[in-house]
Amino acid sequence: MKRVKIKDILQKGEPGNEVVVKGWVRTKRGSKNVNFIALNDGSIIHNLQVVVDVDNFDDSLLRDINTGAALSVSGKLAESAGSGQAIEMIAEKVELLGGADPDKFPIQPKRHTLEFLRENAHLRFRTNTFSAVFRVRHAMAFAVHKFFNEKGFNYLHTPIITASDAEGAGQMFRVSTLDAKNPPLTDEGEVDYTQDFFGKATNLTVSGQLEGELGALALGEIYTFGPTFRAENSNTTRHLAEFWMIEPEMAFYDLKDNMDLAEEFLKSLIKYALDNCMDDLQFLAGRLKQEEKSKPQNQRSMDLIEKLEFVLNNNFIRITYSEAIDILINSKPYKKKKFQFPVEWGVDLQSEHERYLVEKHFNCPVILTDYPKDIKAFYMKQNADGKTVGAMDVLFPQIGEIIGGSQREESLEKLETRMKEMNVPAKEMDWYLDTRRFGSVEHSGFGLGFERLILFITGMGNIRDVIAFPRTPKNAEF
RNA sequence: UCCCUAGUAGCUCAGUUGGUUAGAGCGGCGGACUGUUAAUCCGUAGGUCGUAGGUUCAAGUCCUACCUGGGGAGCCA
Repeated sequence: MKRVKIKDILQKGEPGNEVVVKGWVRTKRGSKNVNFIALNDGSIIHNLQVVVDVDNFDDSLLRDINTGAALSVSGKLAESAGSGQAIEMIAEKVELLGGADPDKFPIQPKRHTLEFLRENAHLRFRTNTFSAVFRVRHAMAFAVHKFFNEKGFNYLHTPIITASDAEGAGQMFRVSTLDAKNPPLTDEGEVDYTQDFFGKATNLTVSGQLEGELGALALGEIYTFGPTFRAENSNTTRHLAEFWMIEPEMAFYDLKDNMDLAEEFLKSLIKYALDNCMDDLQFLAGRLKQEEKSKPQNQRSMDLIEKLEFVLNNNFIRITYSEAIDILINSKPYKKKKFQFPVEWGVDLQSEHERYLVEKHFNCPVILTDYPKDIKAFYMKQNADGKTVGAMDVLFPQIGEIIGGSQREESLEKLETRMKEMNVPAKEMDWYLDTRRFGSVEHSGFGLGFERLILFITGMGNIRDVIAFPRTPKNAEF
């Protein structure tokens, strides 16, 4: 008999069907005559209730059916006599595929903290919460490709190993095959990277953008979706040393087109989750509600599904950096001196300011544009005012910056001037500047932190809980 | 990296102004129970109190350093 997934049984199974299921035991309970096994195979958040008539099975077999054990069960589907489920399975043959010693298996049928499960990241997929998170994560990855594919974008694989250190997006991880203890040295006593594997110093990528621009200025629209590495000593709930980023780059797009795309993209992802992951989202919403109960009233957030629907159904607020500064200066917390950091035109906004705008003033996702040029990267489009650049940051409640992007400067002259001012080595970037030398056109792009998106969709609070095996300072387990 | 905070049973925690033998709930194990829903009821085992020093007649409790976790900040996606 062919194995049937529990998802199919729960959605399409008919009483009387003979089936085989394979999965892992979540709990076993029951009385002298009958046992109930909640079996889960990862295909859906719900368990299949397997009913075991104790008289028909070996005592020792039943004893070994503990939480975490893997079983193959064949039997007949039946309408459930209990009230918790519509359909269940009457076991005829039970095979223990792999036991799980209850003294040693750490995931027991009780509430565990996320911190404990994080330390057991290799087993946390076995829990409802994490199986839901990772099914949603998969669905979102698929939805990213679906969105861009339907729009005619090309998925471009930009390099993971790169020699360019030009974007200044953060500290980089060195990639080298030199002997760390005893590297070859130059006459000046510096490490001689000409003898290294690539003949020069190389690092893990912090962004595929620059290479992405090269693709966009020929293919029209491209996007990247791959791992990204930042060797920053960041210890927060929103940062990882290894994370996944999506970076679309589009020729002939100005800043407004860029914003339109970012908003449409985020909404299409949210819609995909609502349309395809409702079971998991409902579970996660319930989990969140439970967690929120312990918080003071004023810190509680909206129901997860309501929040997703709210973002889907409302336009993002679009304001300039300068307008944001005005709003902040006229705000209550500013007047009462509640902000810790100063607010004046020219400073970068702190997260307390962003949170005020998004969570208090507008209570809605916000796109901030046209930042002062001195706090943004060299490649951004210089505005006519001479002071600002065509940057855009999409700010989400709780998460903060979920997207950062800009229109790119297409004028060779302006770009070279800016690079000189900001000490970006133009010589090493000659390949990048060639796009401005030959057939340069206006173009734009942005970067979306994939894990930050998953935080928002799942309502999880810590970025380490939405990636399978988080890499953070002092942590590269598993 | 900075600030705050925590580390006691497998897990979640309690442990009074320092004072005999360190507790509970959950989980585990044994038993009971005619269909249970994280079942219920009875019983039972389980601890180098994060590590290393120090103060003291006496340290889970006080002090110092380190390690690890959590929250916040910075950096950013």
